[in-house]
Amino acid sequence: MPNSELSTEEKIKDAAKKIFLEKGFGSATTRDIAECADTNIALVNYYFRSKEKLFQEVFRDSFTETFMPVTRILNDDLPLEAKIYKFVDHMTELLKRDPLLPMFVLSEMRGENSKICESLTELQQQGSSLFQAQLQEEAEKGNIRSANFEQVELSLMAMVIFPFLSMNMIKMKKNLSTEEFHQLVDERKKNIPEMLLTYLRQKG
Amino acid sequence: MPNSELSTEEKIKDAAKKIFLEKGFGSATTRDIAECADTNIALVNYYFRSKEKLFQEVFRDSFTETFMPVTRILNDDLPLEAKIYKFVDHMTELLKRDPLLPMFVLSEMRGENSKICESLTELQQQGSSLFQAQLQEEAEKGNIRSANFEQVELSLMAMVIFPFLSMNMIKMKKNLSTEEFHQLVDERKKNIPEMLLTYLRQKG
DNA sequence: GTCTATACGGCGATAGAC
DNA sequence: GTCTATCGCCGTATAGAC
Repeated sequence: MPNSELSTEEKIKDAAKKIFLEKGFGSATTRDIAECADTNIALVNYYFRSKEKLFQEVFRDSFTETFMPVTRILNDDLPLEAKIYKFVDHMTELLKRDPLLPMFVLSEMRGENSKICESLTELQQQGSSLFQAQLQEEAEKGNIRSANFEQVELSLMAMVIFPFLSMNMIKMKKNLSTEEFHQLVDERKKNIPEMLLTYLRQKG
Repeated sequence: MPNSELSTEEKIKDAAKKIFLEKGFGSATTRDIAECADTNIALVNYYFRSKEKLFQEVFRDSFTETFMPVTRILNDDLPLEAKIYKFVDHMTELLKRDPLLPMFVLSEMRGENSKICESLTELQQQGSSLFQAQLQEEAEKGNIRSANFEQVELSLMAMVIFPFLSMNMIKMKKNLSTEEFHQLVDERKKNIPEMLLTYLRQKG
């Protein structure tokens, strides 16, 4: 790939990602994708054997893009407070760039979908986060309260990711532009760690 | 409707709800729905004029089912602590019965969907929650810290609803049965209010 | 109200020329 | 590799008998 132009294959995959993320597998059509990639349907099936296969590739990429940073940062070697701030900040920035990623991944996992489950058996376990172990350690040192840290981690994820899952709902209800929505999630970069740390430092 | 049997119309609507919630609008077919309702396609189009119209009805119902309890409880006349506990408890029980509701509503709102936005202009504003006003009041009395209560309410929603949005992800990752998943969210009925109240009562 | 049969279009996928 | 043309199927929707 010596020159800066995207190959046809890459253009198709980019287009597929865009369309699948917007509409989901069921509502997306190969015609949409071909048009969006400035080619035709035949080429979509030439490079990827079927809509299904193309979807698999896009989903795998999206899945790792969504969850790799999560586990990476939470497994960093950082003091607790710095880690939480860094996680919320990085995750928020990632989702500002690609706000449809979590909804895509989660919505395609409804209903014990066989398409998806195969793709994940390999990737799923790697996220057995070191984060909970770190919390446990801090609790034993008496720095934070002892608590159900599985729940704490889940709440952290929830508070960061949920606003993007309900982005359109929020924008509609509060009549926000994209920029105003970004301000809202930016505020949470301070807010979420503050709540979490206040809770953890309060002696139970 | 003197006898206990469901009318054909009701059977179709129930089936439609089941199918739409599992697969979303795009992947659901009227054939699925007809078969699931033990009738045929013609009757689906006899009672509801089209797949689209049927979807609208199901979506409207699901939307109100999801968000009416939210605003109802948060606008109850209850002291703060009791209200938060009640909200988390009731909402969790509702979602245990109908875990696909939030994903359905939110996923059908991707991409500035015109289908949906019309249905919502009427319903959206009624949720201008009294809850934030109550928090503000308590803050002025010095009972809780002053904070961005919009963010607090969003975090509350996130912590309650997110586990159901990512239910299959969680069940797969931690290898949980439905019962074990219910235990997990039941634990949160104590956990979430505890975190929220600890944060609010800590003087900033 | 309910069913069978069918019209019609859009979908995914492929054959075959270039 | 790329395009045009087309196949066969399945989707929604309707007509018409009962």
